[in-house]
Amino acid sequence: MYGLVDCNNFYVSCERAFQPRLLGRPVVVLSNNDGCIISRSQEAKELGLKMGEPYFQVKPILLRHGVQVYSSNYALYGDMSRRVMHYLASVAPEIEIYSIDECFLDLHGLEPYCGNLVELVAEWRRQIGKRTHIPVCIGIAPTKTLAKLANRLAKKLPASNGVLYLDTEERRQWALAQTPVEDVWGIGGLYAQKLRAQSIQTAAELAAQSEGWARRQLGGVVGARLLRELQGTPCQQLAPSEDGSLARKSIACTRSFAGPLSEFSDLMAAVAHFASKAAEKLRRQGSAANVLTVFISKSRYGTEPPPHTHSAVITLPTATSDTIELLRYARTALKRIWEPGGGYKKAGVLLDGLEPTGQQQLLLFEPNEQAERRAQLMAELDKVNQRFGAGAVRFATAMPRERGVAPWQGQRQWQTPAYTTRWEDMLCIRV
DNA sequence: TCTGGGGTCCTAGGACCC
DNA sequence: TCTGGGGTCCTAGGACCC
Repeated sequence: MYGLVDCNNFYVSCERAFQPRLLGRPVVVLSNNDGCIISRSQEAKELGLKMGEPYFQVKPILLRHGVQVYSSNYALYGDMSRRVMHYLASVAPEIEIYSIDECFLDLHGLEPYCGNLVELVAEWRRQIGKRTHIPVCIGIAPTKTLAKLANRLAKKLPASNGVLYLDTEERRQWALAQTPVEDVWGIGGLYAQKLRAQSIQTAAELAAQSEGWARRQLGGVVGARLLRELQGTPCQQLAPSEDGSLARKSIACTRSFAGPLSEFSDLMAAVAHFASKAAEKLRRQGSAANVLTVFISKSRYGTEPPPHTHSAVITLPTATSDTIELLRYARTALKRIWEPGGGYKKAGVLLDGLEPTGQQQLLLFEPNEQAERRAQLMAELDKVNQRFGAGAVRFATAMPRERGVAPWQGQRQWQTPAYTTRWEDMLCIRV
């Protein structure tokens, strides 16, 4: 059996954990640059606010109903996520962290020892609530896809108390019949449209199709797997990792700007900042990159015809995680694509072709003293920034031309303090 | 009329996820 | 005025090889 734990309206729940006055009120959290709604409380959903809606379009509704609006605070959300996952990792045999607010659990063979699975998991849920104030729902089923489906129903049915176990064939059938096709994990907008056009409305109707049909209609093996998972045959294993953190196959750092940037030096500073951040992530997971991509984009919403994005891909001579080296290539890449008077709204750096650090040294005939000293320098840099806060030591290229807010920094008008990760932001209670 | 067959590797692009 | 960011997997098709 697989379990799927999902934090309800996670970002909103994180804000509420530190501001109980927000409980019971409509709350939304906005994406970077205060652009779109990316998390909504139940009350906000009931006002008809949609996921991904641009803030400026719904501003009148927000004001009219006194909706509490917050900028996203990833330092806080990341730390709260770690707390939830850490607890689950301590009680469940295996855990796969799927995203910041979701994880799969392997519950195979637990029942003979722990008795009633629902009671056991309900206790985990209570503990998470007590320790973090983050509400979660848990779905349990024979496959990951069915566990996702069970989780969704657990959220909708008050009687489930946040835990739903699809332990019998009857319950599986019932759950499938309750679920619209577009809510099945792996069915997105295009497939949903395609299925509806063929009068397939529910997960039950989808599960009744043949595997060959699914292969033809839903992208080959992906569709075949999806179908079998709905039918109760597991096709996706848990992908566990020792410390819970997954080793990424690619790493990206991209941002939209508050306003358009045209000067090369401004874009270079932004790109250098993104490259530095990406390199830090790379070293944190012990990888080195073989390919670096830099892109810059103009607004997708203006009158200008596409393409809005220009990118340059550089294959590195050897895999590296050295910020200095990556910055040099990033400059080369940016020079290739930047044009004067561009009015760029977004930029980013992507690292691909990741491999474990150390692998590349084996290829060299003799130990490269300079490379080793560079690696040490990077390790020290990371240590300093870890201790004194992100960006305590930076490269000059990644600094804004003038003091003050960097021009590539987006809007964050309503950001709450990083309560759990900055001394200065710690919650003070006056008595 | 008719232009081999079978592999591998790489990349671009599509679809999906949260 | 204002429209997120960071990932995954798969397929098709081209280049290249014998």
